[in-house]
Amino acid sequence: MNTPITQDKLAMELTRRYIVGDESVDSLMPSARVLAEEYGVSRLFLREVLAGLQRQGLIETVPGRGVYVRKPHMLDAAKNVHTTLRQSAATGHNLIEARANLEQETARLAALRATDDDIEQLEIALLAFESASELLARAEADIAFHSLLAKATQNPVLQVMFGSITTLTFEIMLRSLADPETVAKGAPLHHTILNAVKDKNPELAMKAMSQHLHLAEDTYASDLSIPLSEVASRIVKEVLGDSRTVHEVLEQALKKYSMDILR
Amino acid sequence: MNTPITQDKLAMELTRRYIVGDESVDSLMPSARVLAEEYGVSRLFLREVLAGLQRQGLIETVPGRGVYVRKPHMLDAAKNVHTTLRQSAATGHNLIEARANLEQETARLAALRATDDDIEQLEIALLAFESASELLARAEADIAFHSLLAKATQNPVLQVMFGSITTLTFEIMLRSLADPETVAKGAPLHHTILNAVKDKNPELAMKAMSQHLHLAEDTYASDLSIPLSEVASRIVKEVLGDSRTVHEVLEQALKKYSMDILR
DNA sequence: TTGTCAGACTTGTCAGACAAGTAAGATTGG
DNA sequence: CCAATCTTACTTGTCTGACAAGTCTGACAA
Repeated sequence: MNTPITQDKLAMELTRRYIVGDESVDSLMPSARVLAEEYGVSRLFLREVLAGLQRQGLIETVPGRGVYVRKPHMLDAAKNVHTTLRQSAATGHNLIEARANLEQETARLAALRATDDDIEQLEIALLAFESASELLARAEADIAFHSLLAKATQNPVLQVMFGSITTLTFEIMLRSLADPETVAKGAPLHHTILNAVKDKNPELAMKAMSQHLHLAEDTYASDLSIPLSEVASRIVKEVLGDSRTVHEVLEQALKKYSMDILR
Repeated sequence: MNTPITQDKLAMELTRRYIVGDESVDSLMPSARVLAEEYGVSRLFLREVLAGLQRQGLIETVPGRGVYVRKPHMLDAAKNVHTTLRQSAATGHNLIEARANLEQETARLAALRATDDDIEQLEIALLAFESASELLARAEADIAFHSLLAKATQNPVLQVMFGSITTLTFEIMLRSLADPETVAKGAPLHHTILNAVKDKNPELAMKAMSQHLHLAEDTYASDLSIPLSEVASRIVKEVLGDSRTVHEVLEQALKKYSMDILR
């Protein structure tokens, strides 16, 4: 009846004790040595538990400083979905089909519920989208606009669901925004969507979003039937180089448009 | 210009080398010692890299045997979404709103594209749902039915998106299926959906799914506005006890209905 | 008052060792 | 010759003690 404690058990214990509370940005107690001693496990064992929590996005360990509790982030689920779908034979067409459904509803609900703050942030993103000269900046503003729309639904579940396919969507955007014609056609629809949200016109917002997404589908029908992984990896390498990952770039971009926290 | 290799870098390297290929169920080379030596890193370092890949669902390490490459699974993203949304203030209403949108489209596409195999598996799940005497078995059959519908869309992206909220959905199901009246009302709609899929009638499938989901919304309006985490943890503890996690139960259940692999 | 620096923290990593589990070949009994 | 058992060489999982690298604090000196 001694204590062969599991990693999962300890993870839940730590979560319940330090994370479920609402004091979000403060340091855990001196993790390694102290916590390990307290629970009677080795530092390595506890380290692996913390690594698990970190991969779930619940904490963040900073070398030399300590372990910080993190607020949940839109993109926390994206990494897993990204690798899972890259493994499968998913195509661009599959992605757009899923987005079309999700984002039409998102636009509709955003038109019903967007706050003044939401609208203000949407305007900033749209302005940045139009004044961007570089492809990367344009894509960042585009993904921010769509993410802000998801945020404006006031529904965390929708926001996380959109977040889970955000990195994939971003890769596709890098592909389609490289074409000036698509940009020219798509820009007015962004305005239509934003105006519909301002006017609280859900039907119009939904319709405009539908057109916006099907635009990409029409223009790039050829590329859309080959696996996502191929087209994406090519584009990403071209635009971002080897230094930064898509995830890192996106996290930074969303932070720039004040989307660093969920809800 | 020596090699201060990052964990992420090594993870990508290993992924490219051993996982992207299509020989899915075979053992990695003797991980720890050999791989570590090959890349000139310590065993611990490589161990943490492998732990990351395991959390992403790409590999599975078995004590005493070795490291196996795994096929991507519907539920791989669910764990992260689950913890993320439990941290947020998401309510049952939020979840049903998201599901309503996603699953109506799912039903529609399933009616258009379901294969004979898909239909056969749906029938098995529905039969099990009706003949189940235990709450847990009924919920397992229910979640299998909905997951099979997602599979029948032939769209991996939709399937993964549904998978990401599957554990949450399952928890809600445990709540609503405990009420005999809801079960009685909901059962005929399952039949309507399946028949619509068989008849390739997308409109009817969509409509029936809409009714099915709004049924729960109407009956349990009170519970739906408190955070998911509260109602869920209570129910889960009651039905499952402390031994098994929701994730484990679900993984086993989906395997039972031959949904162990993506696509 | 201000700048510098030494010490006491933190996490990250390493090497070597051992336990527990598995698989397959060698050995022994029939 | 066949079959059951056992030894042995693997595997992953964990522990211990140690050191490097980063960060903060506070004392000390100009």
